[in-house]
Amino acid sequence: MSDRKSRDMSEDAGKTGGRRLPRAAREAQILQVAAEMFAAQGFHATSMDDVAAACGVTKPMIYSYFGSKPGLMAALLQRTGRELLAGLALMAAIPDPEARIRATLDLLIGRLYEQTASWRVILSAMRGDGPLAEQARGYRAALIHAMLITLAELAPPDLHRAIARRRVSPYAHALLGAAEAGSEWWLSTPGVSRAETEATATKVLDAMLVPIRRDLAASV
Amino acid sequence: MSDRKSRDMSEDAGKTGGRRLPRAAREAQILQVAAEMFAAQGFHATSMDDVAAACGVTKPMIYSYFGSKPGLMAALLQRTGRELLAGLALMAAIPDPEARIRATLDLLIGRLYEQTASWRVILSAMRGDGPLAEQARGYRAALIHAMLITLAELAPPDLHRAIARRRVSPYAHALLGAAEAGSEWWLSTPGVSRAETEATATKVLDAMLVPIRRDLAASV
DNA sequence: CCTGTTTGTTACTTTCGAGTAAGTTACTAA
DNA sequence: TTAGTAACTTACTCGAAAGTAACAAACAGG
Repeated sequence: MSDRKSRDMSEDAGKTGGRRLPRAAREAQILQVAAEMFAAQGFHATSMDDVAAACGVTKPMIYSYFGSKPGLMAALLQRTGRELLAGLALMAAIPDPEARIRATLDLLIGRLYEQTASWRVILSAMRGDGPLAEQARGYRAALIHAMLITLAELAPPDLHRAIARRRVSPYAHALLGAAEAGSEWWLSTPGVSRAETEATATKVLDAMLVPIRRDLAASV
Repeated sequence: MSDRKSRDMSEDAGKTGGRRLPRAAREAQILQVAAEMFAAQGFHATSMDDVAAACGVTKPMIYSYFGSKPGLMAALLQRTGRELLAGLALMAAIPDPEARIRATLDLLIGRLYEQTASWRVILSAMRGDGPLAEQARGYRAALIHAMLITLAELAPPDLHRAIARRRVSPYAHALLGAAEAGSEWWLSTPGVSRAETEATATKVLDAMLVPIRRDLAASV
C-alpha cells in the first residue's frame, strides 16, 4: 500500500519506544540488552547480530560504539564494576563495623536483585583467562576485600590486622557465596518476597558472626 | 630419516602415555579432558579440535564416540551426575539427620576437591535453556533436595514436613552456596589445607543450625 | 532550504568451528 | 598369513558469526 516503507511497531524486544536514539541512550540500551543475553546464554553463545536485533538496530551500530565483541563485554564489566565500587565507597563511611557489614550485605542483595544479569556476567567472565577475566575478578575481589576488611575490624585491637584478615577470609567467601546462592534461589522461586530473603540473610549473618568472633578472639 | 613417520613423544597434554587406547579408556580420557577445558574456558569457547588435540587424538574420534558436541556434554553431565547421586544414596543410609547433614557436606567438599572441573561444568551448564541446562539443573536440584529433606528432619515431629521443607529451603541454598564459595576460595588460595576448609565448613554449619532450629521450632 | 553531522542500513569478506566421507594403520584370532 | 575389526587420520563441506566498506536517511543550525 504505502510506497514509503512503513515500519511496523510490532517488534518485540527491548526497544526504547521510538527509533533513532542519541548515542548515550543507545549505548546504555545496548549494554543492558547485552547483559541480559550474556547472562542467559553466555558470552560466546550470543552473537552480535542477536544483540543488535534485540535492540532493534543492526550490527554495525554496536561496532561503531564499542569496537568489538570483547570491547562490548569490557564496557559492560566496567559499568557494573564502577557502580559496585561506588556503592562500596558509600559503605566505607559507616563507622561501626557490624553496621557496615549489614549495610554491605544489603547493598549486595539489592544489586543482585536489580542487576542479576550484570552480576551473572561478572561471575561467568571470571572463569578462564585473558584481560576480561582479570577485569571481572578484580571487581569481585573488591567486594570480597571490603567484606574482609570490615570483618577483620571485629577483632580485638591487640590482634594484628593481617592475622585477623587471614582468619576471617574463609568466612567472607562463604558469606558472599551464601548471599549469591540465596539470591539465586529467591529469584527462581515464585512467591518469595525480597523482605523474606533479607530476613534470612540477616539470620545467616547473625549466626555466622558467632564463629567469626570466636575465631578472632582465640589467641595466636 | 625414517620413512616410517616416527611419532615423537614430546606432545604435552593429558595423554595416557601410549597411543591407541581401547574405547572405554579413550572415552574416559576425553570426558576428563573435556571437563577441564569446558570448566576453564566455557563450553562454547572450547572447540572440538581443542579437546581432540589435548587428548592427542583427532576430532572424528570424538564424533564417533559421542556423536556431537552436545552429546559430549551430555555424557559428561551424566557421568558426574551419576556419581553424585550414588554418593547421595549412600548418605541416605545414615539415620541421624544431623550426622547425615555433616556427611553430605563432607561428600560435597570432597567432590569439589576431586572434581572441581566437572562441578563447574554443571554450574555453568545450568544457565540458559535447552535439554543440557535441564539435565544440569536436575543434578544440582538432587543435591539441594537431599539437603532440604535432611534439614527438615530436624523439625519437631508435629510440624508438617512440607512446611518444614519450605522453611529450611533458603538455608539449604545458602549452605550449598557457602560450601561452593568456600571451596573455590580454598582451591585458589595457596597454603590452605583441606583440613582447614573442612574445619571452617563445620563451624559454618554449626552456626547455621542455630537459626534453622529456631525457625523450625517456631509455631505456624 | 541546503549543508554538515549524527544515526543508521545493506551487502559484503573472511575466519573459524561443527560435522563427515573415505581411507589407513595396528591389534587379534583362526 | 591373512582376514577382519577396532582405533585412528586426512581432507574435505558447509554454515554461522566477527568484522567492514560504502551508502542512506534524519535532524540541527544557519
